[in-house]
Amino acid sequence: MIDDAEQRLRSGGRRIGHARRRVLERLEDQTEPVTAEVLAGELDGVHVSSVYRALAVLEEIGLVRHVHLAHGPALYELADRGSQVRHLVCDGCGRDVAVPAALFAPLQRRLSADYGFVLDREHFALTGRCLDCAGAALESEP
Amino acid sequence: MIDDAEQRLRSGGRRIGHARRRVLERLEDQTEPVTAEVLAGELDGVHVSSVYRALAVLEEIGLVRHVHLAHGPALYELADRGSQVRHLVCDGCGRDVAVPAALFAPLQRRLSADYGFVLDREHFALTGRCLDCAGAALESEP
DNA sequence: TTCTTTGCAAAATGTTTGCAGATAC
DNA sequence: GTATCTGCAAACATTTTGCAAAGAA
Repeated sequence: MIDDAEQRLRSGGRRIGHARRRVLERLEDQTEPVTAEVLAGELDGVHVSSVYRALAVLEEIGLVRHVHLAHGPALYELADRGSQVRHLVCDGCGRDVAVPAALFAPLQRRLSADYGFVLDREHFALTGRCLDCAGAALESEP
Repeated sequence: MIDDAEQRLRSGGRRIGHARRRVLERLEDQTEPVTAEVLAGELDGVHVSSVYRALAVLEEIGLVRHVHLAHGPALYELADRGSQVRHLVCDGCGRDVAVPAALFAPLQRRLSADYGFVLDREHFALTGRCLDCAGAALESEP
């Protein structure tokens, strides 16, 4: 993975310094997406701004992606992670409901076929209300 | 609408000053969601921070909502606006593809029935790639 | 040796907050 | 008259940028 990154970077006239290397290594250990801030905090001696710059190039070459779960800072993860599950965030209590990404496949096909749009299912969170918080809403529009 | 707002506000021990009134009036004229910054710019004599505060209470009482189309500032609109159309934003060129919101109904039903989650279809944009920008992506995963 | 990457400080962006004065009722 | 709303300035959170020094090839 680091070797892969190194190769991709080199072929674009780029190099791999310790910020990029350590960010990648850290993301490999990560099962959940993390903020740049957290990465910087954990990577002693790597400045936040370098983390942001590292993440930006790694994203550019397709190794990393970022997602937005609800508001707040962006979360970063390896691009090949977590595509089986989709997060739904409750506006009421913040609860994160994970659902199979497969549920989105029909919609995705439809958008692609009829509207020429290839949906990135993961970039932005889907928000709404979980059952507990939806009480009032369900009553007002049954 | 202003009267409705006034009533809702009063019943919560709140009042309606010129910031709230003018923000509401402006949103009524608006067919597309706008940023707080733009609202403040157009409402001469209403400070940005007052616009944010006005939007916050109006959102709290359910008259206004905000959405996030791609990155950048939040966009505000009247809560009863624009539910027929859903925006898909292209990561490549920024193009905004509008599709019928009805496409999302089956998914919405499924999430509600099987996962107890009432989806807010509009809060966050859906991103992806439009046909023109998806060229490479389509070739690498056909 | 040359061009890239990094650290640091500072700026930019979008939004929130504290406080004192203006305003609604 | 009293509590709420507003303007202003300042803080805040997140991300970006300029520049000089450090590092990769």
